[in-house]
Amino acid sequence: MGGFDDHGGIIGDWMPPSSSPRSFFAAMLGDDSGSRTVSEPPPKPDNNNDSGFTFPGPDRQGGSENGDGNQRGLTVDQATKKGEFGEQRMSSRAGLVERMAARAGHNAPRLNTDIIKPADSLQNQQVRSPYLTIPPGLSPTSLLDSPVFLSNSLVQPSPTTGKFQFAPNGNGKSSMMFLDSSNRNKDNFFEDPNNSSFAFKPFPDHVNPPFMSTQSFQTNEALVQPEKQFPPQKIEVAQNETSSLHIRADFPRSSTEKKPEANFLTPFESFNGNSERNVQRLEDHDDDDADQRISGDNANNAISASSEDGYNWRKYGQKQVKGSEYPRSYYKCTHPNCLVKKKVERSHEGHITEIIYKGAHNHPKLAPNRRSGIGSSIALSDMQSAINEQGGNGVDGGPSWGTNMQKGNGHWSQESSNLEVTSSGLVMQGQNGQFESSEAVDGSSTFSNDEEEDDRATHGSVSLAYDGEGDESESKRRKVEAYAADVSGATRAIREPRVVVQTTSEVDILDDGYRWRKYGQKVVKGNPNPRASHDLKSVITTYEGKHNHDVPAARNSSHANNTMAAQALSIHPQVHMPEPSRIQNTMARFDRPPFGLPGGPQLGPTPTHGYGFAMSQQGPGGLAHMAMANHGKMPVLPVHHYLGQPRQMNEMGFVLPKGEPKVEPMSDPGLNGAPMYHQMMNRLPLGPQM
DNA sequence: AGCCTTTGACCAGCG
DNA sequence: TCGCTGGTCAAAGGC
Repeated sequence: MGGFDDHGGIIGDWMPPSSSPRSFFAAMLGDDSGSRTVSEPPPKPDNNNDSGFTFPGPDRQGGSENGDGNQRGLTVDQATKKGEFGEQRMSSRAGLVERMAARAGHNAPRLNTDIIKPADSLQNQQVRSPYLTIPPGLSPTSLLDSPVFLSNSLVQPSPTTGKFQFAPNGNGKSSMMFLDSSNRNKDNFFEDPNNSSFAFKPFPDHVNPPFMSTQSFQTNEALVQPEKQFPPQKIEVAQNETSSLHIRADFPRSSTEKKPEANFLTPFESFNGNSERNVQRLEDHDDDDADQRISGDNANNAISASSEDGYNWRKYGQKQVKGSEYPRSYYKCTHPNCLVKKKVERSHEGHITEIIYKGAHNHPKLAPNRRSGIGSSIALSDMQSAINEQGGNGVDGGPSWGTNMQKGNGHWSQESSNLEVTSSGLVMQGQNGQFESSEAVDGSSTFSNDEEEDDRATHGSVSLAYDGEGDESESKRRKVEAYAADVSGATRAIREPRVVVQTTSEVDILDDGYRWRKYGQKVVKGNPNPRASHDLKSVITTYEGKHNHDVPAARNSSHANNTMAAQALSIHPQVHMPEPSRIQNTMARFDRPPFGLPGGPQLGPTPTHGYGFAMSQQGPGGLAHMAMANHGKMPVLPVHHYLGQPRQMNEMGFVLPKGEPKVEPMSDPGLNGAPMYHQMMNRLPLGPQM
């Protein structure tokens, strides 16, 4: 299928049948797109291009809501639909949000459309959700990303990396939005550096979700970091590195590490709660570092997935998976009674492009000397040890990381304990029992009803977190894994992610001992577009209006992010695991919504222009951010969890072939995402006018 | 002899 | 119901 259709398919996978991110989002906003019923097939590229799918930005809201259907992307029919369904859906959604928030203990700011919307739009507004109000500066995306959706646990630093991972989901969006202020400037989209919309600022305590701390946010400047901080590295790296922000967790980093950035969380990250994405971001940064640090040796170190992780594995099958350039090998843990399996994909060079663990080991790892694997063991073991020492809380059961990661669906994730990590193709599932059952997965536990599920689906991170128990099929349906898949799967076609993956050191990263958040999962099918790319796609398509090209970029970005994270991990053997407390703090930071969160002093009224809202919320912002964030990498870094997620996200997204560090057009460093950005911007209705 | 890999075939899920 | 796909089985072979 071309363009969006493909994506649609993918998205469908990701999302629960009943809901799509768009619909969800739209529902919240009353957007026309939102009016679209879930069942509604995604608009086709040609249809959507311009009008197609646009995020409801301020303008969008107004326009779409106006019901005149004149606005872009809003067809009369759609407009009508909005009128018909808008309220209902919105109300339900809003209710959901609230409920979720309540569960999470987070006060989800309501979207105050009144504030956001242009006056005129308000007049004609046909669809309004009494329930849903978006505070100025708060983007729908942010809502999705909102911690409300994600459990605190979701956002936690990777034990191994000490970095935060993001959920493939919407986080990506948010993050994207925040990324690269510099780029923004380029586009003029954000002429005013001070533009509140972009600035991330601490939310008022009252606004902050429990897990979010005001600390998390820093000034925009702090949060947004220009590319320059991260000079393009290798081609492979370059893609990744473009990753806009180099935000780092508190985790101690190697001396080579870049800056204090660590402490800063992108709004996106914090906000999303999509830890995965957040992590990705961080990882990206790390990756950069990692890349630098990574040496050929590292690559070499990448050990066969089979044993380096501290367990002995028996290969019981190999198969060429569609959509994957490299054959997938199936391994079983050789330990008696241990049902853990893992799937490993390797590049021709022998580099592990992706590893997916399934199940939890019911036995201790082999002594290092007994391990067949060599290289990775060290780093892994160390990391793992650290993790274990941490008590697995933060990592394992902890609401922090584990939760998100756990998806536990089906085969590979079914074990609640399973952790899946898909960093650049690296997916680990299931840790040694460290993961607690689904409970650990807050996300899953959090959601119980359909709506919630839908939300989850829409919300990449959520979906990821979700499935603790689901069976494989279910997981597939939800595509929770999709994220990962994105990273490796369909998106593989894109391969950009791969590039990241190649980081090679991945192997090292793969220690079973560590828990990984699944930020991406791979869509098994050959769908070229799978992963997080979904989100990206949606984002991209939405903004760009182009639904016909793969969202490789997004995939890449996500993938890259993942990869980078992986790299970072692998790269920095010395990486110290953040202390639990630290982790918590860090996590909290990530929780924050990037943009105008309600209450955010800076963000506050941003909407005055609509910019804040539009920017941050809508695609424009998101898109632009994305582009900027990537800085030539992938426009898409953060796959929108809506899409993939999740998809994702999902991590899954991008199905570029993993192994090859190929350069995507999008990722062209030279581009720095500017082109994308411009295109997007051009297409996008700018906030104010909106 | 034991373990692992290879590889074709089979099975199940999904569209 | 069929075809596709992913995952698994199990025989054969190698170390």
